[in-house]
Amino acid sequence: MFFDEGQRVAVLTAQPLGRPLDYLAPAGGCHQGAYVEVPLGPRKVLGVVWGEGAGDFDIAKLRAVIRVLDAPPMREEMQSFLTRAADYTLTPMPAMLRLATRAPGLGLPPSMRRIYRRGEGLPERMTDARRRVIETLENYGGLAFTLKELAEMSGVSTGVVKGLVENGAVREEESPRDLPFPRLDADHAGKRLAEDQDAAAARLREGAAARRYGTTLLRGVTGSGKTEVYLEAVAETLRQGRQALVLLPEIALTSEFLTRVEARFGARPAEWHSGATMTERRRIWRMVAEGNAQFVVGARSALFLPFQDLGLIVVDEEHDTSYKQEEGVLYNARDMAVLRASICDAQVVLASATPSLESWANAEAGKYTRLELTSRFGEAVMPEMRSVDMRTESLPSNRWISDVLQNAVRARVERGEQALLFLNRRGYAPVTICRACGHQIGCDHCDARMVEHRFQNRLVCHQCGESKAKPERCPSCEAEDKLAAVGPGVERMAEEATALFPEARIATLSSDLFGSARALKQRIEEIAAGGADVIIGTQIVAKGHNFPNLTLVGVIDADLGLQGSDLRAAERTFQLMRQVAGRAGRGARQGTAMLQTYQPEHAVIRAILSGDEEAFWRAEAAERQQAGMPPYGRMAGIILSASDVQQVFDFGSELARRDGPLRRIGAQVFGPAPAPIARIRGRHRVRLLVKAAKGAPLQAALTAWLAQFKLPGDVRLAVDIDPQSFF
DNA sequence: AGCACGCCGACT
DNA sequence: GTCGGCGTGCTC
Repeated sequence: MFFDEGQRVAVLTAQPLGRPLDYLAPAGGCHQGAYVEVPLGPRKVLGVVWGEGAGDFDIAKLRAVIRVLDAPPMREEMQSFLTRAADYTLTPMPAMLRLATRAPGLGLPPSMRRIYRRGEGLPERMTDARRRVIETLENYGGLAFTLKELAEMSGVSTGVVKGLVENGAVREEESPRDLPFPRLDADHAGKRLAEDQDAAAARLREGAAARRYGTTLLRGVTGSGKTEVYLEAVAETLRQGRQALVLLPEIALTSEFLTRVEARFGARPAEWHSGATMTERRRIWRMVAEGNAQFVVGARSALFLPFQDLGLIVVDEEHDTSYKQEEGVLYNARDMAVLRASICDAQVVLASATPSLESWANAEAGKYTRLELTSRFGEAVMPEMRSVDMRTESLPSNRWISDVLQNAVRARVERGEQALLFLNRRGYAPVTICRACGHQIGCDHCDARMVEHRFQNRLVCHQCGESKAKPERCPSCEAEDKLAAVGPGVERMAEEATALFPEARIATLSSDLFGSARALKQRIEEIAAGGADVIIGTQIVAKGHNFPNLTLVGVIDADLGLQGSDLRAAERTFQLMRQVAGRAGRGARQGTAMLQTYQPEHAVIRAILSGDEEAFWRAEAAERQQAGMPPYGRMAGIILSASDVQQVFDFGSELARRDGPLRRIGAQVFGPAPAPIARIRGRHRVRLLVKAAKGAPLQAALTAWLAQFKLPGDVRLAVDIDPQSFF
């Protein structure tokens, strides 16, 4: 739709106003979706022409749009994606718009950068390296690249390119525009796939070629070659001339992935993540909008990039809880991917070795197509799994590695193989307790207990990051030398392992022991190359790394996460352990997984040991269905926070009391109760839970319910649709 | 979100 | 009298 100068237009800004405001179209008019600058009070702000003006504001008071920005306009499809995502998550539109414009310095004139293209003639002195540079440029006929890109693509140092500039064979130019990404070649190096991989790839290719919406749950155990299979769907999408997006849960892990993409397509995709610089983001944003980035790999926020013709979204490790944003706009990237794809006729591939119960149920219900990769890649076989009954192991109270596990580790070390000890607890000890009075040292700002980190010689709060020195005397009873470390953390495991296996090289992998993702990645590569005999790690080791020489995995405390009231804990434990266990024997040798547990008869432990995932899911699904819990019922969390405890609880009680609109749809309110994290940075948090039947109009009822209230004092309210935990 | 307005207490 | 605390309300 086009608006002539002086017509009323509605402009949505990122200011928290709740709805678009009317303006007059500027000289020269503007299109719907145009990015514009508008006056708002004394300020100038960025906005998007959302449509026709509402017409309910005195025309004499209307102000005009200042200017239309030199940026590709927002597509109607993005408008409806943002609107529908806002409706689903009950997020105000301005906050949604912020997600879609979180990049780009749109108002700024395009920045200059130095680019390199083919010049004239050949250098007097020709070398292999120089020839490769010239070949790269000629292969991409006329395209120009940055110094770093050109050097990397040609496999030379940047000096070689500079040398070619001096003798004129390569030309250096200032380019006013952000550069297109190198084209990817769908047929560059099609991999030989195993039979079942090939069949799955063919199904995905069919989907991509159909150019319609569809979701496929691609299930494959670790090492089954899921990535290779869905990259074939990417290839077909590129052949169709459409764009592809792969979402990954943890950006630290993309480097290995990028190498694989490059091997398959001959060039790297665009990388979108929180660590990217403003310039990079801006470039990606623009190139995605112009269709000059065919393939984007990124974190969940990449879902809000302005794709021109998005044909495929892959959500890798779809069960990963980090897809659910827990701050700011609360959305689940997996669900939003499905929504976005359904709007733009794209395919979704949800890939996982251990799908979430939601996705499993959707596949069972026939909403998703299900594809299974059963055989493991190459010669590898599933590990042998066994439990170690800790009730019959008489370990001293400060020791955690059973004799059985010890012997198994020792055997691997002697054979020159690797063993992994898994414990999902960072630090030295999770609790510091006074043996005189029983006082546990807590954080001053949160309600969490402080965790001892002996490595840094400090107590650290894992909630807010606050740290302090370990006190000499108990802060409660003043007793000296009575503070004791209770329970195991990875640092303590490392201490025990060093004592038990003095001859072994021990490596500890925990996210807080590394300053950067790069340092962590480098260490992981060293270890994979044989740089350690015993690896001790938290869940960062469970995220898709490949240690070819690893033949034993020991789960120190398989019960962690089984107990507690969170229904999803069982699901998470199952996924986590299966994934860790899947690590063993990824090379040709058969591996062993040992689970230390105090409840070997627990259904989850038995399911893991038997490897019968279907049985686990069916049992879990039946239980949830019985209780009307997700995915067989709907839930929403209401998080209230304020600096005053009494005020936040009082307001929570008032919400619970006046629940008419909820009762009308048969929904129930629970709470208020202290939120899972009851205090963050001095603010007290309280949570209510709303539970409704699957088909109930939950969002509409919540809106009507909350509209009755005005927030008192500094109370803030956030709605969390489909919360991760619901107790 | 900003930013003005305005209504109260405390000071030169 | 005048300065400045931050509660309330508006921005097309």
